Amino acid sequence: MVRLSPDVRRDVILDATVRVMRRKGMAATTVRDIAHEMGTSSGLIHHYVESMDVLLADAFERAAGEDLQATRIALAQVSGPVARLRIFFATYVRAEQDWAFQLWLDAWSEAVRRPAVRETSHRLNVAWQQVLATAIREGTADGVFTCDDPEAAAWRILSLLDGLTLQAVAHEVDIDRTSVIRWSARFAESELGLAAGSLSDVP
Amino acid sequence: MVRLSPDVRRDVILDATVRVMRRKGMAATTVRDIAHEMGTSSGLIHHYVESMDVLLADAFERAAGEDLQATRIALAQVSGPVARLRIFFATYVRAEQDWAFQLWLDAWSEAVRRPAVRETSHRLNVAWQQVLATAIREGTADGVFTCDDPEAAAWRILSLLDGLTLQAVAHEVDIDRTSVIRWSARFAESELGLAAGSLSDVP
DNA sequence: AGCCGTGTTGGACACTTGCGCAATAGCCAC
DNA sequence: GTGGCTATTGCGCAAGTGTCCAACACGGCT
Repeated sequence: MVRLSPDVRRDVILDATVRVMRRKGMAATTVRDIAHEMGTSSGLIHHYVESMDVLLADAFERAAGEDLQATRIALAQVSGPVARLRIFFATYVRAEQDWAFQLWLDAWSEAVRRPAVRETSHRLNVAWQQVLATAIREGTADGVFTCDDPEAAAWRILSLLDGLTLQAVAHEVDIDRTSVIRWSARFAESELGLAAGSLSDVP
Repeated sequence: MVRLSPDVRRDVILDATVRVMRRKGMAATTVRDIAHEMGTSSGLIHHYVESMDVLLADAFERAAGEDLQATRIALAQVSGPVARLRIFFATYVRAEQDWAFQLWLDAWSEAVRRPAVRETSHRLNVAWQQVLATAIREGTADGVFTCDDPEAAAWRILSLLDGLTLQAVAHEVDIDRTSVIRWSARFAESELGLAAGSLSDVP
């Protein structure tokens, strides 16, 4: 029986939840699983968490938020709208590898039944869209891109990316990750008034 | 207490399961729900079905198959590639309204863990893609469309459609169903070498 | 009309889930 | 040391699940 401070314990709970979620999926994660993962009793979890609903949402937020942050940092390290978009596509697909995108599939599926999950996945989806929209806006300001509605264009590009990745992850055939990037990049070229290949050609 | 022959009863059970699934989603469908939907006892279901697992898989196959068939029939009733594609977009989004698309979200999410669901969702996804690919091939044969690779173009259009619908269904904000159709149609125009508005303008 | 095969019942069963609560035990201040 | 605060326990609870089965009742056959 190890006694931890509330802040540390909260962190340990969240970490254990993320680990179980990645292993078993969001829907199959139970309080007892998390307790066993931590090596503690299940009652402890409810002492810190108001409900299973928000715990799953918070854990998803941590898992997905890390990927988002990683992409933001990667984007900040390059200059120029075109180079930045290239990085976006590369890190998006890379970030989603393994179980990461699976969590998104779980979240979208669970959204109807769990209000907290729904709120979180919505907020994070908008955050991803905003990363893209900001990059597009900078490109139009520089005169490199031509785009009437960066917000809408960002939704479309992101949706194509999600739809293609979905097939690649859920079915693992017909569409491979290289195609996901190339096809999405080509779509972005037409959305942003770029010459064919300026985004999609491998350097 | 209506007495039915085994074959008819099996059909009634499957139909009731589809109805409940469309209303509540795959994960929230229970034996008692289905029994109540049929107006019978719950024990009856297990007299015909070996397990809940395969019942859900079979019901998903029927539900998704019916939507697909409805679209196929709708497409067959109009002539001309452009008109046919317009119908495709309209029925796709209409077919997915309410809880129907939720079934797909559930299926994609469960695909990793349930081989039976994975096989079914994969097969039906390919079937949808083939419906679109066939329509595109006919359009290129007629000289109306210009498209190098109908198979790949079908995947891209379908993926954008799925990605946009996903946002509309899971989050119900930011993107409405009208935008889903218009944006997808515009993407199809650029994929198929059509004039802007020939697919996306409301008649 | 009566009878038997079988479709159907409705509750019992064992199990899982999230959650709450009295009791316990570890750690820090004094 | 020792007292007190509180992190932690571990079980109980109610609600929900899929599964099973002995009893029942309907309908076609003799």
